[in-house]
Amino acid sequence: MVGQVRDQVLHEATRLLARHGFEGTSLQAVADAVGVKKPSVLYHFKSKEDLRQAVLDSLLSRWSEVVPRLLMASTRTGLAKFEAVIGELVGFFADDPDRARILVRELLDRPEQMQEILQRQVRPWVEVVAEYIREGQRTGTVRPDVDPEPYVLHVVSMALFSLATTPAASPLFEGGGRGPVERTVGELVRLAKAALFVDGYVRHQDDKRARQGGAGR
Amino acid sequence: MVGQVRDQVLHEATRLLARHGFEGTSLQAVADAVGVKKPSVLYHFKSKEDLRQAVLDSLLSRWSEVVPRLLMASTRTGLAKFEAVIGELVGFFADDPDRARILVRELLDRPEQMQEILQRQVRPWVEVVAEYIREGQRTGTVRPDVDPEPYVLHVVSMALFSLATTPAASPLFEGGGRGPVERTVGELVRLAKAALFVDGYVRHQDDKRARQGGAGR
DNA sequence: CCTACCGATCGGTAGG
DNA sequence: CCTACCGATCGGTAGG
Repeated sequence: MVGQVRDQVLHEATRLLARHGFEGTSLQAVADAVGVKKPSVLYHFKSKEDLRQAVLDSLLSRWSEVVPRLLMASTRTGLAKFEAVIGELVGFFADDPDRARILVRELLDRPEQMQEILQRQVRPWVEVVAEYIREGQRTGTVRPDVDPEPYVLHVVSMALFSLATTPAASPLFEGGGRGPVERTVGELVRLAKAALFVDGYVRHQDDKRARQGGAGR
Repeated sequence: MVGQVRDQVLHEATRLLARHGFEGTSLQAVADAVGVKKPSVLYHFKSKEDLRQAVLDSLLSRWSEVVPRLLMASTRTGLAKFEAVIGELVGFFADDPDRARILVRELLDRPEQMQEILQRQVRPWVEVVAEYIREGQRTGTVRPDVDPEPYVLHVVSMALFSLATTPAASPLFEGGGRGPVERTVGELVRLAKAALFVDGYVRHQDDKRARQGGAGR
């Protein structure tokens, strides 16, 4: 199959870069993980920097697959839209925490280059979600003092950071019945929701759902 | 002066480790930054790992100086206590964002070792703040559905991450009158406050302050 | 705190 | 995709 080794290199490089960072990952280590020799890695990616960029591009293109589902959430309103958006966000990093780890590392290692990349790849949908929030402020369901763009970035930060540092942050508290990750994500969603909607709105919606037979999850 | 070079090494190492990470920082680079030769660095710190640990210990001991001020906030109540605690937290990382960068990097590079360190150095005051929150839940000023430990960790995450990635995350939105950092911190405080206190409590307190002549900052 | 030096490993290339 | 090889740099040591 064409590109099979290339895909394996990309996969193992993602894993190693997430765990040990760019400077902490040698091309030899990537080659060993795949089961080829080092020059074969450099046949598929002309330099180590090239491989780094390919890993990042692959990650961002996966995120691009999620975005349309965020935009489709336009048909929903209020709380349902919120839950759709935050579900996609948390799910993306929960599906593979290495995504969160690589993004955090790149943000620290190359802040200037990441500025451009975020501006192109992230800002558009931040603006879309910020516009949802402003719409909610006009209709009165969202708190008027929410500052939409920083709000969105803080919610993303919590998801990104919580999942990137799993399980390092876990032993800072002992779980009840649920595991630490579930408890962390649960509180993240509660926190984001309580800070966004006006008093009584969420409770009102919950009551409505209960009357309708508890369709919400 | 005794230990002057040692202190310079510690200072430059902190700067370089924050910017480039452990694997991305050579002992030669540290020596050059201080203006000594490489073996002199290894005279003060017997290995590169030793230097890393000294940098981390120095950072944590600075945090230990802040903690008593958090505990002293016990005398205050409700909103004033919240503002004292979050002010110390944000101030610590805002004073030197390299602190945030090093903590994030160490969390990614050595999750297991950091677990033990956090358990010893961070968990105690997380528990204290969590107890403040439970107290507020008993007296009815804090929302009953707040999960105290994950709440505290998420607020810490936002402060840590926002300041670690300054200014990389800035161009994701254009500021109003204020700069992006002020806007980010302002929304962080608003978000944390709105997600913590029960409906009406904050507004009630603000009204009281206004009547008393606007003493709040 | 310095000079001189060590073996190991780094990213990358030539050539097949 | 491999063998063989390159100069540069790595963390660390001996000895003063």
